[in-house]
Amino acid sequence: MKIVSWNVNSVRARIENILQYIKNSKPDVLFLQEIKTQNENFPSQTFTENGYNSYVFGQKSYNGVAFLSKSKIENIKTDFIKDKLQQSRVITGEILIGKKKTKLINIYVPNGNPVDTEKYEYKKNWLTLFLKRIKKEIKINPNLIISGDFNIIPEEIDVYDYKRYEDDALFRLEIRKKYRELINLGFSDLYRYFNKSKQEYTFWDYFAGSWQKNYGLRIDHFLASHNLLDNIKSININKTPRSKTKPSDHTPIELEIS
DNA sequence: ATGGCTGAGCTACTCAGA
Repeated sequence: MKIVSWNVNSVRARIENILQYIKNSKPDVLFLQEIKTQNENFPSQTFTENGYNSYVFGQKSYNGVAFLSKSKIENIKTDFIKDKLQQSRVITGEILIGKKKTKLINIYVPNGNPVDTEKYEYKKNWLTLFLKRIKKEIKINPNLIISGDFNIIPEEIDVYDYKRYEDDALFRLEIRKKYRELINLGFSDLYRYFNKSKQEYTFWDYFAGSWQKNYGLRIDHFLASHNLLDNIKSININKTPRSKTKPSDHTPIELEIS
């Protein structure tokens, strides 16, 4: 089974790129972030015609997360945490992986820049709330996959020039510590688990030729709880969609699991 | 590089992204 996460930066502006990706890569489940539209304007019909069910937690103009899935996803919920600003940033559901009932948690973490503003406080509080909720969840269900746009650069190796990011909301030590805390609840960062010293990115800015210069960041992640590690086959960052015309600034990260 | 470029909502320009 192929599970993919992709921040598409608007589902409607990206529809042709997404359809092309689906046809080439044939994911079973696709986690989308930053769909930037309300539920009623989500192109569910188009995805149905291409063999996918849509499960959407939208919002006008900003944020928004969704699942696309060839099979049904059970127990869809959009109230995993109580977001203080009521932004659409988490959708959860359940599927069977082998014999394991597995909870899928699709997240779009607040960016948090500029630092030392309300936006930064919102990110910190959001992460604190999310961690508390995961701590509770893993006691109930040992099979969890958390994936999406974390807006966190975990380590120096995960950015083209870490010195430029030392006081950035994506790399500040207290934010990276939250990520470590999350991992320490019983998860593996699957990309880093399989690639101990490889330097690859999932995001490149639109401006200043960042893509051409490979000035990127690794901020989109797959975390799996330890109980699922036996089921993981491979993980891959697929850079092709970022090279296309009118791309998202993020590229998909692909997990094989069975 | 406190900018650069892109998208939504709207139809001039602001807000947000990372």
